[in-house]
Amino acid sequence: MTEAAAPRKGRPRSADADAAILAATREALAELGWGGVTMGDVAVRAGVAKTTLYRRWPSKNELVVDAVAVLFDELRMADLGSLRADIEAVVRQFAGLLARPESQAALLALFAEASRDPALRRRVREAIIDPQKRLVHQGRAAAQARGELAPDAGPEAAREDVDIIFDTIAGAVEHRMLVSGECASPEWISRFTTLLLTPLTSKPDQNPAGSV
Amino acid sequence: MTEAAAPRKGRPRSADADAAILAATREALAELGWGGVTMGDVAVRAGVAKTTLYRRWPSKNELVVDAVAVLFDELRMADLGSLRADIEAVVRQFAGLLARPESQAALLALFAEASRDPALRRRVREAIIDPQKRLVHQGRAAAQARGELAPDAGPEAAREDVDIIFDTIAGAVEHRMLVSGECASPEWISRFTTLLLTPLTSKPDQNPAGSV
DNA sequence: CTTCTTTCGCTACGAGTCGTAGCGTATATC
DNA sequence: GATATACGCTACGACTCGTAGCGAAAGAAG
Repeated sequence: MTEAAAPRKGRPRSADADAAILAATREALAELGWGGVTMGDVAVRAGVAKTTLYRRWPSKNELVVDAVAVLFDELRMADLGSLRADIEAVVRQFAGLLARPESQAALLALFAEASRDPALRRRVREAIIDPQKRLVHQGRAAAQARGELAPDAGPEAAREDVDIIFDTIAGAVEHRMLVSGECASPEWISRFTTLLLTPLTSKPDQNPAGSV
Repeated sequence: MTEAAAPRKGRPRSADADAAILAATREALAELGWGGVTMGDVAVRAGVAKTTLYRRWPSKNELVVDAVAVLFDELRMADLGSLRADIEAVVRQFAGLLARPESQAALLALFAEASRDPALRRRVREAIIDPQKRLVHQGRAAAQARGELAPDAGPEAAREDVDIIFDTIAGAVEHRMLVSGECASPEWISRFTTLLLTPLTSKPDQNPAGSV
């Protein structure tokens, strides 16, 4: 991510080693979980020396963040022409990501560590949370442009809406797949989208927001 | 939980030690997080020998499950007379639970470990997930009795509804507080409840459920 | 091609933790 | 009192983390 690679003087670091280490980390993560991953094991899997790992990442935490963050780069926001289709697409992509075994143990363990380590938390925020929120923002902007949203949404309300939607979508999918331990079937995605969708497009019976 | 304490022959185990160990575990969890908790440290905090811990719990995982599961016993489902009030109460209770520092690191770490260890997963399910789902079921039954739900909900749809609602409520609150790292303010709870509520009480514009 | 700089693999190390074993002592029931 | 179990204490082997030092390899600069 920080690619300001100023080509220095001596022998450059092997890009192959970087890729091998990250792949080995994900592989070990899928097999053993966060607590089971050891730097020595990752080094053996990647075919490099353990010292090579510590030359690039200061600690196991940082290594795993990088190894996991790559997975989120696949997620895209496509304008499919309707809010419902867009939301279902996002949910489906996210569910597909979480269905991969290397994500299962990695994500929760990463969040768990981040809940304690402020530096790690900031890295997770920058590498994962913020990009995801930008995706939701894109989708919301597209829906707004199509006139599918209530027109009274100011720029401030938009930010809060995105936060709520993001937490709800991500949280529900994560909870179903990682905590309840059940898959997100197409029917579940459809039902969940229906649950989400209506209050965005129609006026709820009572709206007491603002009573803080 | 398994209180079938058949009074055996020799010296009985100290109930005080049990309580002290569990309390010390939660305390250490709040300060150090899952990865920072060590059995030796817990033993010192509780004022017992490390061997005493291993006489009761086979491993750190099991100990932490028991220490954390107690927190969920506080959650109650009160019939407040309206679906909206009931949901807000549940969300508020859950948010209050997750706001406590000993829950923050514990829950995600526990789920993370459970995502890999089947036995631990079963324990989490029995001690935490299932009781929570029963709470949601109670709330749904109360709302149904008050005629606040669409009457076409059969017993099978009810189960799936409860699953979706549970995953959505728990997931959204967890994600906001533990991943996004922001508090669940009263206004956020109100907005989130509004988001949840409408599709439960009114018919969505399109309902393509069943197209599996 | 030569020199220089950096990386690489290897081995070894101190510190810390896990979970277990053995012992003498304390505290209950029979 | 006899017996059986829990308890505190110490020590232990195995494992992991993260670091240090070494010679060798691989590019970059001249």
